[in-house]
Amino acid sequence: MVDKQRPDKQRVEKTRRKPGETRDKLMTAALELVGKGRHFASLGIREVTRQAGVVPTSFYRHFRNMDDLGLQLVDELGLVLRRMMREARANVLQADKLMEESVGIFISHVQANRSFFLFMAQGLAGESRAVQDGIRSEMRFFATELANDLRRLRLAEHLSDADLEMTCDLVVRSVAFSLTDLLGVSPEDDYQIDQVRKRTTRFLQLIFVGAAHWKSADLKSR
Amino acid sequence: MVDKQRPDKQRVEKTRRKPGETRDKLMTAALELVGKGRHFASLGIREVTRQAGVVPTSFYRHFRNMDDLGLQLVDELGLVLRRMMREARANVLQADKLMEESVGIFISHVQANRSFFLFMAQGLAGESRAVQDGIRSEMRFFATELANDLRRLRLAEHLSDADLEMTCDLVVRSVAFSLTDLLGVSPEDDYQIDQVRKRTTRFLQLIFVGAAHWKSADLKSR
DNA sequence: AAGTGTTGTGTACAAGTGTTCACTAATGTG
DNA sequence: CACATTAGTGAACACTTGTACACAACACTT
Repeated sequence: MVDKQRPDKQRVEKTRRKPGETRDKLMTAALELVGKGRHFASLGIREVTRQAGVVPTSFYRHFRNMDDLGLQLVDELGLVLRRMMREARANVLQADKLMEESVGIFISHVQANRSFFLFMAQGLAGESRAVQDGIRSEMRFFATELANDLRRLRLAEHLSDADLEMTCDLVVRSVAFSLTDLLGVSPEDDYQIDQVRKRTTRFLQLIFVGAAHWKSADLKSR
Repeated sequence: MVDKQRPDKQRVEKTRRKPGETRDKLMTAALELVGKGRHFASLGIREVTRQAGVVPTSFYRHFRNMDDLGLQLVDELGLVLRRMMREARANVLQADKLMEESVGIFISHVQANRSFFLFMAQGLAGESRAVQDGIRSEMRFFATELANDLRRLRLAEHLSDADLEMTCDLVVRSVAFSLTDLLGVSPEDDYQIDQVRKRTTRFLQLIFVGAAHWKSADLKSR
């Protein structure tokens, strides 16, 4: 039971020495387990180290506990989101297809980093408070960046800063919720995925129609 | 489930015999733990029975495993939601205050059933697939009921059924997301709670402004 | 070349885990 | 009333869990 896995040849030499090797292995292992349907909150140290092919004690060389590992995962999640944003900025050319293309990019990134987004969706509610706040702050950052882009593209000239920020906040939330739809269907179910894509796009369109008529329409109700 | 625990006198006699006594105690115990910050996915049978003041074996008299308990909690959650809907229907009189009042009712119900909604927010992403689907279907039901109400109140006459349904779906999602905001702040922090209330209300207003101008504005982009 | 900190390993242990089993008391049905 | 059913109990099982400790191999500086 101890060395169930060790099909290697010369791994038998006790220790290996790549820089953050084991650390990455542990984080990846946690993500793998999440990807397999486990909930992050239910993962244990031993379980993760087992999945990573590492002895339990090694865990403590890199993390204090599972929450700590979760926090570091949030940081990496931030990188993934920034990559996504960069790609969106580079690829969305005409304004009229802005939403379709953005949603498309989002969906393909989710597919490419399924476990990561699974972890994000899980962390949003529950889990350690720190992880929760981390994810929330990533979303805020995303929303303000989106607002900046819309300003830059002159697509929201009639909105006050506060109203624009609110709109973007709502956009990000809607997309984040679609995330849970997307993660609920199998990655091969192209039909369902397309349904999510269409629905999300229409949500965004509805929101922007609302934004376009915002000031003019409702001002009375505070 | 109603009266959480029973500081009774003559409990010392071995066994008691109320109908679903222990079953309710177990469900309540799970909710209590969730309310204390634990994540449902990380709860164990022994932990729950301990909190309920019951011997571990009793658990199996009522549930096959924790997922089963979760499923039954979803059912009760449905009742809570329906109560909320009924109250909203009874109390929302004038259409112009519709959103403020609805959001208010929502928030007060969340405060009154904090653990329940905590469980719901957690179950939305992650957890057993069955629980996830259950919650999702509760939300769908909620959305269609909302659509019916809006039809009945003649507040959405210019929208097609499909568009109305989409709008209500978006509304429910936005409110559900606000749920996680609300659960993130302490129940005594009235200022923050009011912030959430205002933000959520404005989200809904924005959505309905969009819905009001929907057909006319965007039809081309299918 | 020697020393120093870092990372990984093996062993160990006390607690906690899910589940089974045989038991007992209360309840509802005949 | 008798009796089958149900809902509770305690002891026992085979594991798994988090964490501690002492040690070994490597990567750095000196």
